[in-house]
Amino acid sequence: MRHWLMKSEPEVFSIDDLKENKKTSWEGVRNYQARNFMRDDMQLGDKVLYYHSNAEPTGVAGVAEVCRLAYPDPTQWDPRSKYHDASASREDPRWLMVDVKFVSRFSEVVSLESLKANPLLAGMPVLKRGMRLSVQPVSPEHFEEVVRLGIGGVA
DNA sequence: GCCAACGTTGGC
DNA sequence: GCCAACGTTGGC
Repeated sequence: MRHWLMKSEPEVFSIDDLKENKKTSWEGVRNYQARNFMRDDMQLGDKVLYYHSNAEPTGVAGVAEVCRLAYPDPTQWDPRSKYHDASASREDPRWLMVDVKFVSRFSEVVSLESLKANPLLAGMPVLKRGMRLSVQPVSPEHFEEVVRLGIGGVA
């Protein structure tokens, strides 16, 4: 099993939204590297750190789990969608998405600041300057440490 | 709102 | 195939 980090702006779709809806389709990925991770490497049951970007605070808000393998993202064909891609054809879909389901919500977001301050998390991709990938792999060790921090925050 | 970092596009 | 221009991401 692999581990991942996926970014979402909580104003768009937060960990609370995921908790309420139980699951969601991860639409709107329009980056080839992120798509390829979903297409080639994600497996059912893979655990995901749910990361809030452009947030206060920014950081990991909980855990999700991959519950459907990569399949075509229909928003690529929808002219009204902000994710519309006029060059994507029905026959050869360019963009894919997975479904993820809610696993847990941390009582407090494990902030980016606290991630940076933790020596055990040195080298974690999300901490790299300029790292914009919205789907990124996480080592099992880093994953467990972030979960430990998140669970540790439970009152 | 600013802007650094990065990916993509398109002219050549 | 190079690379400047442009658009987007995302922390601050």
